[in-house]
Amino acid sequence: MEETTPELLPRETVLQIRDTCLCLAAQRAARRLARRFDAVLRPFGLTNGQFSLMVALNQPDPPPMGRLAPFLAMDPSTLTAAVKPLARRGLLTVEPDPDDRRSRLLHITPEGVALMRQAAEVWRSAHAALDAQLPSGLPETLRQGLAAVAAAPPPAPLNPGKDDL
Amino acid sequence: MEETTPELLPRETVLQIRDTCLCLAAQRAARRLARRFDAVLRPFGLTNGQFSLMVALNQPDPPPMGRLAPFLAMDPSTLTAAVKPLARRGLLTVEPDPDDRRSRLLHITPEGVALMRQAAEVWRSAHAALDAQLPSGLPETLRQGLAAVAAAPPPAPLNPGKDDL
DNA sequence: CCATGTTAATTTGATATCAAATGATTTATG
DNA sequence: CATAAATCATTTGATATCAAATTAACATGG
Repeated sequence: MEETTPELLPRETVLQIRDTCLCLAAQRAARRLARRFDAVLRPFGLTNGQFSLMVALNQPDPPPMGRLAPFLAMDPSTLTAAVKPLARRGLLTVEPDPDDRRSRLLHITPEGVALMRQAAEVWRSAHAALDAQLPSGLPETLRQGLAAVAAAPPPAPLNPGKDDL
Repeated sequence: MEETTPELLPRETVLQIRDTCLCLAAQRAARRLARRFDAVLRPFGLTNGQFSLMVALNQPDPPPMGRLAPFLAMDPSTLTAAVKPLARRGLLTVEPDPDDRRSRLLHITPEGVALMRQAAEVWRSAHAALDAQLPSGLPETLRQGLAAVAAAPPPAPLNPGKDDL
């Protein structure tokens, strides 16, 4: 009797997705890097994402959430949530923009700066170690490529189209 | 009176992190790509991560969770959680490995295969659109680079070292 | 055979993530 | 000016993510 193999996707399809999907490749790399930097930042009680957010607050003028979300390529609601543990710890404060009370400005606190001074040191050495671990030239290439991907506009969302009708 | 600028990290440090951190670049690109593929897969009720997981189940022998977690570069506990909504929908089943009842094999169901047939089609066109949007050669370069990053072993975790003592 | 150690997966608790709906303001229009 | 439309943020509900602690099962030494 022939054992009928259970029906699956064509093998070539599976291999194509597995080997070429940029989304999958990006998620994997992002998870690995996240764990790596989470580990070195753990002594400061920061995750890699919190670190990136805090870095972005080091500007003369406190940035509004509406600018940070696009910069981090995250949904506004994600930023709202991300800010809470940091505000709770007193590393930043959220203040309405006097010139537009819808907008909220994120101020880094002195405690936040103090913590970031140390965290930035650790970041530096951790990133140097990562660079040293990768084939020469790859870091720059990757940065460029990832930036291009992050900048690529989403495909026209096939939506009702405010233009039609 | 001199307005003393609030103390911040050195500007060059901020710019260095912002412009060179591979972790930040990866998180941003990963989020953008995730949203993009989440959008096209939404009609099937699948996220990009669920899609990748389901693709990996298209093997003659159902893979154990212990092999999938490393493949997806995710924590075992994350995989445990990720499997639940898919199992609830009947797209896969979780069965103990008869040869080692600690291990669990993930079987794709006929319903899962049927859904994936359609989803794979959509993936194909979505990915083609992405490729077309990027500078020629970049997709291949990125795949390679991301794979290298995902493969890079984590730095020796400076742990108690089971060897010492 | 049993005690010990090891490995696979899960649970728990916290943060991260997004879409959709809602609230709060501001801007534009009549 | 007053209503409508657009903008910024938040809430809600669901999945995603990991570390640490736990449970279940296998493996090994005695």
